[in-house]
Amino acid sequence: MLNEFDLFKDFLRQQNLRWTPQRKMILEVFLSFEGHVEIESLKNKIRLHQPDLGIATLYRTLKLLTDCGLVEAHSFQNGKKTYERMFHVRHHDHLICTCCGETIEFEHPLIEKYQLQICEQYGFTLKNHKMELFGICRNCLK
Amino acid sequence: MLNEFDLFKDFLRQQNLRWTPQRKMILEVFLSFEGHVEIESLKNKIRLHQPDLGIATLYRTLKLLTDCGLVEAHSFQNGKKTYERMFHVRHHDHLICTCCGETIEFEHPLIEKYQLQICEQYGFTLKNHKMELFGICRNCLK
DNA sequence: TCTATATTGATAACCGTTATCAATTTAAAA
DNA sequence: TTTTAAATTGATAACGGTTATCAATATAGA
Ligand SMILES: [Mn+2]
Ligand SMILES: [Mn+2]
Ligand SMILES: [Zn+2]
Ligand SMILES: [Zn+2]
Repeated sequence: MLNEFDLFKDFLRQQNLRWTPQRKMILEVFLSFEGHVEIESLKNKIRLHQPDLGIATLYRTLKLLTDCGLVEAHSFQNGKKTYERMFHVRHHDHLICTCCGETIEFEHPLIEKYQLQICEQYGFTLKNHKMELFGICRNCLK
Repeated sequence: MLNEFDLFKDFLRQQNLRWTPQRKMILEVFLSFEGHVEIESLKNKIRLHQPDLGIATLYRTLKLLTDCGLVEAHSFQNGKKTYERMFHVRHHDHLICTCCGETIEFEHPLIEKYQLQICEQYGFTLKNHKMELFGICRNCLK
């Protein structure tokens, strides 16, 4: 059964890149998170085990993981990127609370279908999409 | 018949802010563009008439226009914001060509409806949303 | 082991945007 | 009109997340 480590190793080999302790550690710690992770959180947790990991290596590795499709990078409102596991995770979109920052994931097959129809209508080849609904979550309304 | 100038003036008065030649010029030049405008484009065109306009004033005024609802700010892929006229313009979403940067505007009533349904389901109060479909446009396919 | 080359960490640079601040302008009151 | 308090302006420094640079080091195949 393939897992993220094997896929990442294969990707690196195909690109003539190398499997290193830093890359292994970063992937391990990344997978220990749920949902959307910020660089800052990754850095803090990784440095418990490997205090001298350079921030550039972290960014570079996240870039590689994104390139090989294991991770998706989001750029939400505040300028910071977040990273999300993509392997064996269904596509979904996001509700984002502008008050507390919480994100709720959802999917709606008909919306996806209509998106494709629209692209067809304009002769547009869809590669990916982003749908983000901003508002106030249930908790913040109380 | 109300226009953007009147609305902006009213907004400023309500907030105890002032109607200045710079703000008038910026709005005029902004309205002379179609579609999505970058700060850079605005700056260049404005400086033909008013070479000493400060970049900070431009950002500040766009912020005010956004706050009063006449303008919408987008943050697409490349880190730069673009600004779009909102007054007497129907809500719409965007197809964005990752090759040439062209944007195509579309609307789909059913998608809008399903978005509201989803929010209802999660007890989420929708304030606004962003739907961007990334891909290759008709021209870039040739 | 040897060797070419990929990787690393430190840190400078980048770049769009925002904050700071003294000089100036606005608009309402006197 | 003059006065006055407060908003505005332009120059420029600062910000902050991210990326580029580079010399030292690690990797992996020959
Ligand atoms: Mn979707
Ligand atoms: Mn829409
Ligand atoms: Zn919330
Ligand atoms: Zn195109």
